[in-house]
Amino acid sequence: MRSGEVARAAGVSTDTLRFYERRGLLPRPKRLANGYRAYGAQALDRVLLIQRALSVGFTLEEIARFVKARGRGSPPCREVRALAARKLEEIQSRIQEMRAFQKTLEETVEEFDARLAAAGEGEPARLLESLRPTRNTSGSALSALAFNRRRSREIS
Amino acid sequence: MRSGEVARAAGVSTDTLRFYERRGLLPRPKRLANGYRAYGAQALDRVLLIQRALSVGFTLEEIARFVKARGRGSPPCREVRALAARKLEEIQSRIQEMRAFQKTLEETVEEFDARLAAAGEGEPARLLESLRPTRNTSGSALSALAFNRRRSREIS
DNA sequence: CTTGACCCTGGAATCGATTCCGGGGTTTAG
DNA sequence: CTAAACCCCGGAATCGATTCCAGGGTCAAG
Repeated sequence: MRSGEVARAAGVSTDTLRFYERRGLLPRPKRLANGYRAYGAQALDRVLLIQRALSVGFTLEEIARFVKARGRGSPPCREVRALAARKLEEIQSRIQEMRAFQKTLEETVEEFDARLAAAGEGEPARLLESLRPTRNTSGSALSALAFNRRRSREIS
Repeated sequence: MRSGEVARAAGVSTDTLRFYERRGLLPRPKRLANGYRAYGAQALDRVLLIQRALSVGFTLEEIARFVKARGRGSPPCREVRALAARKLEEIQSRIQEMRAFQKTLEETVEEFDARLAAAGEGEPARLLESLRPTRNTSGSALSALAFNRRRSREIS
């Protein structure tokens, strides 16, 4: 796969792929005769892993350490194992916090709706219907996770 | 409450409180005779809300719009309501992705442990025990969520 | 009185993640 | 052939969130 293919499939830019390679997050791929990168199928898996890790709060530095340890086959050092364990706890904790916030936000949306219904007397059904956002469902499976990161110019 | 108290309770720095005020995320508090900020109890709630929203992917700009609409009492504009609804969907989606990643990470940790056990033949129990991270449990309820943001110098 | 903790200000700097820049080569479809 | 899409490079710039800076005032304890 060429870089554009991997980038599109993963929902990132080719710039980002190059950046990750420089940062040691992606192994150097083979090259075609014209100098283009020729990624194997596992590269997409790797990028998706990176994106997921980012979305749960790993920094790129942490991810780099992690994937290096994972790919090595030999025992990881203590710090990397401890890092993984710590992140697991943090993820769990974070899911719980997110659930709590979700509830708060739901309540607020309900209140908003009540206000909008009161303001648009006689048109509650249509008003609420018109407020249903149209989700942009194009892009990769991770597009839902990109909402607080800058949109890649290449996929927008 | 003075700014230090709110900051400590919320797990942020006083710089961050001032920053939020400048950004319109926090209302201007009253001042004491010496010029110190005198926050009401609701300020802490507000800061915690901001932190939670950040942790689920809102930008400060989005949060600012949101809290303004929420605090107004009048009907929110369509965009803000739509923003809230969109974020709800994204949170749900994100929780699911996080669960999936959690599983991946758990499997990796197990693999790491197997490697470590094989490497430290005859000492598996003690080795794994020594790898149990000591969690830093000081700080606010949101400290678990701050792992990918810079530590406040004031609370570390 | 002294010192350290606390507080203030507005602008600048830092950091992490990503994108842009400037320049150039390759491929593909019409 | 042409033009657009695709690809390359390394360094610089952007953006969002936070922190630092430089300078100064206030408070409390020893």
